[in-house]
Amino acid sequence: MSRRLNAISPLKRSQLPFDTVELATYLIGKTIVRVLPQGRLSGRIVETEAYPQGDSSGHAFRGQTKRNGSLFLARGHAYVYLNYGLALLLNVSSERAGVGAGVLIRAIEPIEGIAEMAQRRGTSRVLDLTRGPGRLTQAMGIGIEMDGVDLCCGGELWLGSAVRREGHIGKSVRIGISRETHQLRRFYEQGNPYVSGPKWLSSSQA
DNA sequence: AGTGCGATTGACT
DNA sequence: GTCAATCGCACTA
Repeated sequence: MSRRLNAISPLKRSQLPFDTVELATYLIGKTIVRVLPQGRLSGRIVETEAYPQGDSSGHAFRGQTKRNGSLFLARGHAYVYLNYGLALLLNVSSERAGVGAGVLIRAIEPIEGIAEMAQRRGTSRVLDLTRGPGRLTQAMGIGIEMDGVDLCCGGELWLGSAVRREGHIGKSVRIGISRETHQLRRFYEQGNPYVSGPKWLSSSQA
């Protein structure tokens, strides 16, 4: 019997957990789909980080601003921002509308459109296409104009169902932050080669 | 109005 | 392993 990937269908908002940490773990193994004129790009989420309300490393900690407004939308909206002046990072808003919190998507495993991703990334190394938060947005053609889009309505960018069962989910401290550094709010699929960060960080903790 | 500093990446020793 | 690039935003005055 040959195994076949399940078809990807859009997630409904009602399926998404409200809680930020729950959403971060729920999204592991789910998919992101980018619809372009020339075809479809998709990937399987293998690494996330939770930035709940009250977390001083979260962008919404000091209240709503022009940049972080999307974090205050109902769960399931995109928050896209420019980091370090060069990388665009994608988050999924969490909690109820009016609460500023979200989940950073740190890495995906490419499924559809690998050639297109390679062209956008300027490399043919498949492992370098979507491993890291700034790389995956470049590979998927996610621009700053996608800030605020609803990821639950099957438009140009949406969250989709899992194509296969996820492996064990590990957790660790988050990468690249200088506050709340002890919080275990990073989640990843153990053993997946597309998970970013140093290997020792994603080795064993559960 | 000026300054400091990031939820990173890619190039280089 | 180290390190510079690069720019929008938050914070100070």
